[in-house]
Amino acid sequence: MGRPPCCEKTGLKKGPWTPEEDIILVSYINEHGPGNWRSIPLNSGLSRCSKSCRLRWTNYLRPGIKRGSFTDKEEKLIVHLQALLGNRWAAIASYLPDRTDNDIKNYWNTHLKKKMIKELAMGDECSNRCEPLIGRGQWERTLQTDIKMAKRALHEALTMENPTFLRMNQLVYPTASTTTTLLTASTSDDDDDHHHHHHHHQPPSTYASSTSNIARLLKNWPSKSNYSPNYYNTTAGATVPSRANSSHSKNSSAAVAGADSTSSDGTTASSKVESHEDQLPFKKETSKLQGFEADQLPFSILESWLFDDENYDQEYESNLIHDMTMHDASVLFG
DNA sequence: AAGTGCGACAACCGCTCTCGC
DNA sequence: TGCGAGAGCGGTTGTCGCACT
Repeated sequence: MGRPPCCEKTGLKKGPWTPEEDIILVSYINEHGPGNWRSIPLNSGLSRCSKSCRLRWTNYLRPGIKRGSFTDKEEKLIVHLQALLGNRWAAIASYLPDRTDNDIKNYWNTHLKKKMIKELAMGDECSNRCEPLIGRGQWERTLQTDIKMAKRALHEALTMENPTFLRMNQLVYPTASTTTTLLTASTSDDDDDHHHHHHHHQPPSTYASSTSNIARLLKNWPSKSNYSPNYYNTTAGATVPSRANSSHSKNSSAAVAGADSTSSDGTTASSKVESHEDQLPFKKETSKLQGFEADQLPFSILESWLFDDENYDQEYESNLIHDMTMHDASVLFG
C-alpha cells in the first residue's frame, strides 16, 4: 500500500521512549494540556511523530492509569464484554476506565485468549469424558447466560431509566439527595462514556511502565491522588474541543476522569477547563462527589450485573430480549 | 556460561471516522 | 458535497527479560 509511515518523513525517532523524551512530553502537556498532537513535535523539540506522542501519553504517561496484573473481577469483566462486544477494545476499556485499550488488548491476547481456548478444550473434553458432570449444552447455556447478563448490563446502562438500575446507583452513591441529582437520565447517544476512578497503582517494574519516574523528575507532575483528570483527558477540555463529543471519544480509553482534584498549579480542574462530566454514562455532579470513593463506581454497577447471578432471572431476560429493538442491537453491535 | 525458546508488552502501522473548510 | 487533516481504533510487530537446556 502507498502511504508511508508517518515517522519516515523526516527521520523522526521510533522505538522505545527514553526518560528524557517522556519528561519533555509530560512537561509540554503539563503546560499546554493534551491534544493538538501535531503541534507537540513542532513546539516541544521532540523528534517523535504526533501519533507516537499521543500513544505514549494515552497509554502510559497519562495520570490515572492502572498498571500491573489484572484482578479476577477485571478479568471476568473483560471476558464478558469481549463475548458481548468482540474485539472492540476501546469500548471494553470504557468499562475499565483506568486500564487502557492497549493494555486490555494485550492481556486478552497473551492471557485470556489462551485461557478461553483451554477452557473450551476442557469443556469439550469434559463433555466427551464426563457427560454426567457437565454436558456441552450446559456449558454453552452457561456461556450464553453470561453473554445475556452482559447484554442486560449494557442495556441498563444505556437506557438509564430502569428502576433497578437506579437502585444500583443508590448503592453506589451515598445519599438519596445526591442520587436524584446525579442520575439525570441521559438522552444522548454519547452517554455510553465511562466513569473514571483512581486505583492504587502497583509500582512499575520497568521504566516503560513508570509514570512515577516522571513524577520524581517533574516538580509539577500530578501525583495519582491529585491529578486533574479532566485537564489531562485527551478528548476533553478546551485544548481539543472539536473531538470532545465525537463518537470516538465516547469510547476512548483516554477519556479518564474522576473525582475533582487540584492540578499542579493549584487550581481545580473543573475551573480550568470545561467539565467533561456530562458525557459520562451516569451523570454526576463532581462537586458532590468530593471525598467520595468514585473509584468504586464502575465495578459497583457492573460487577453486580455481571458477576452476581442472583440478579439474573429468566423472566427479566425474556422481557429484555423482547424489548430490545433493532436499534438497540445496531447500537450495541454496530 | 552461552544459546535458545517463549511470554509479555510497548510501540508501530494502516485503516476508518470525524470535523472543518 | 467533496476534500484534507487530525485523531482514534484494532491488528500486528519488535524488543526485552526470564526460564530452560
